[in-house]
Amino acid sequence: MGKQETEMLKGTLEGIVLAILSGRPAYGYEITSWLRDQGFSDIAEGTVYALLVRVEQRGLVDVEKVPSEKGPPRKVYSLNQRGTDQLAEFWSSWSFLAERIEQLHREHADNSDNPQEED
Amino acid sequence: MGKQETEMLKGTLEGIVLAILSGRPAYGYEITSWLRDQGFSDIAEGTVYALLVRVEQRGLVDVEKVPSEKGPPRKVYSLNQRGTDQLAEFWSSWSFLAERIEQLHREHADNSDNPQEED
DNA sequence: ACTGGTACCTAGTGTTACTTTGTAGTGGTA
DNA sequence: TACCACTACAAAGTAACACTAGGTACCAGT
Repeated sequence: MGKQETEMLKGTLEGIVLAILSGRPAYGYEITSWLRDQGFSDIAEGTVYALLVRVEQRGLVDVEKVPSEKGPPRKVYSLNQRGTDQLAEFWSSWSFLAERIEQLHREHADNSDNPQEED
Repeated sequence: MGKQETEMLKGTLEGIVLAILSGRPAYGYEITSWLRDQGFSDIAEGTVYALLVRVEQRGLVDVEKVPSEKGPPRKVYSLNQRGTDQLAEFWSSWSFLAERIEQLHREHADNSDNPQEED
């Protein structure tokens, strides 16, 4: 995977995971699989677990241990009120950034090898 | 500014600056001012200069010293071919990420189309 | 001479994603 | 029983990058 995507995930991956959890509770292994399914093919397992530890310590999620037939008990995470607030902040920040970047994209869509002055 | 936006800038700020330079050549102080003008009000000067050093060392920009009447000579940066290629990669990575995040945003604004998979 | 604005530079810090490795439980197979 | 594959989580160390907090240098107005 390019360094580019790696760096871009910083700050957004947490929001992505919170957004997933806002849909329904999930556990680490499941989230990793889902992300890989969605195109984040090279996401590292350790990355997701570390992130879940962070959001748990910051009190954004509630945790429940659920026994599994196929291995050790799962730690099922669900978004609580603080997590929901944090997710709202994430969307706010994201929208701000995305708007400005999309605007740049539109402005410079054509002149990548034929620079022209704009007002 | 929140930690959120700071982390979100990682990996994207470089693309933003390259996009600015694809419009026209510019120098560090000017880029900083422009960014602050565009809503990145708390962007640090040092951040921009460090970024410009990095992209220069990676050969993405050409540099020209231009005397200024009002201070030390300006280092005017312009995007070269490698920078243009890098910018194209940035847009590719950005689009990939933005699409997936926007999809998550839509799904959970709606809350009727959750990812579904159980053991 | 002093202050403020312009313009650039650098060392050190904190956060985060990645890599690697380790720990455990369950079920299947020889 | 012993071993292996898969599931599930955890921790130590690394790299990248935005930020903080300074510094240098040049000029104009007071």
